[in-house]
Amino acid sequence: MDYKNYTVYENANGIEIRGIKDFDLGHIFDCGQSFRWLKQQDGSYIGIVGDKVSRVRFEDNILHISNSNFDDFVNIWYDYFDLGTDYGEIKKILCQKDEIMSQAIPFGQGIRLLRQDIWELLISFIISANNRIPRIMKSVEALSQNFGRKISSEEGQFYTFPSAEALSSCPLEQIELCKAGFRCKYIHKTSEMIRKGVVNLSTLNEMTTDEARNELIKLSGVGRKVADCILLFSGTKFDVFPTDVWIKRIMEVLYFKKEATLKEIDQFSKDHFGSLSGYAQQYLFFFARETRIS
DNA sequence: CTGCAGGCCGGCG
DNA sequence: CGCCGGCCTGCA
Repeated sequence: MDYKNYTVYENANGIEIRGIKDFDLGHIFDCGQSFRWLKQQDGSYIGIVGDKVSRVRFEDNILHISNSNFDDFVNIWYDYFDLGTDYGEIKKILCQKDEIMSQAIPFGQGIRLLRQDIWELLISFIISANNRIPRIMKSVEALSQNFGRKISSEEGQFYTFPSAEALSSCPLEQIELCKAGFRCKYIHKTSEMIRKGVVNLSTLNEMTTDEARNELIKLSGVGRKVADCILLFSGTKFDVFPTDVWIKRIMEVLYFKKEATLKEIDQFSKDHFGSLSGYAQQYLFFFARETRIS
């Protein structure tokens, strides 16, 4: 069956999608935008999106997704993997910007910005502050196990990401089971603010980027960097440039050739990358990680 | 044992 | 305002 530019075949296991370009699971899942996909020994990844547990594999330019049918492709995966965006075109434009980008992009040629659930991202990136990725993953998993819904699948037991109601209606001591340390009080408070409607996550896409960022920063544990990650990795805004310690170092080494402030980097990305800032950030991040620039 | 990690918060000048 | 110290936890 065809959908947009893709051909989808259903089989006993799930679906096969043909016609996919600019796609690499390692680049997609190992650039810090998602914390719930686990790499398997055979190179596939298993993860949970909403309440669907699937295994994905990309081989010979065919994307295999288990536990899914054609409707799931249309309703979930097409958007989730941002398959409506022409990354070839984006890379072309970014390469024309400067030599650094044309050098960096080949390293992460298969990067895609996932369109993930914004509520799950909000809590996940609150946990990411001053933390390490393995611990972030453990905390997100613990929250799900303690407060999410159990899903039984061919791949084993998984847990959905808990709702704002679930995370705000229990005592703080319960949240502390997820071992997120001082961030637990932010999780608890932010969950309560979302439940009460102090900030409405579903209307951020109707605002300008600055307005949306300022809304998110009202939440406890959300600063500039976390807000930009949430906007970018939910597919809400692409003209953001989340600047963590890595990106700061990369920008100083590659572009500024000296120390730079967050403000200078922000202004530079706006002027230089404009509406494609978010994509540029991902390629630069991956490039730095692969080449160990520091 | 000390240092530190994909920042944020709060207090101070 | 901008700057800076402290921070849960776990691993090097």
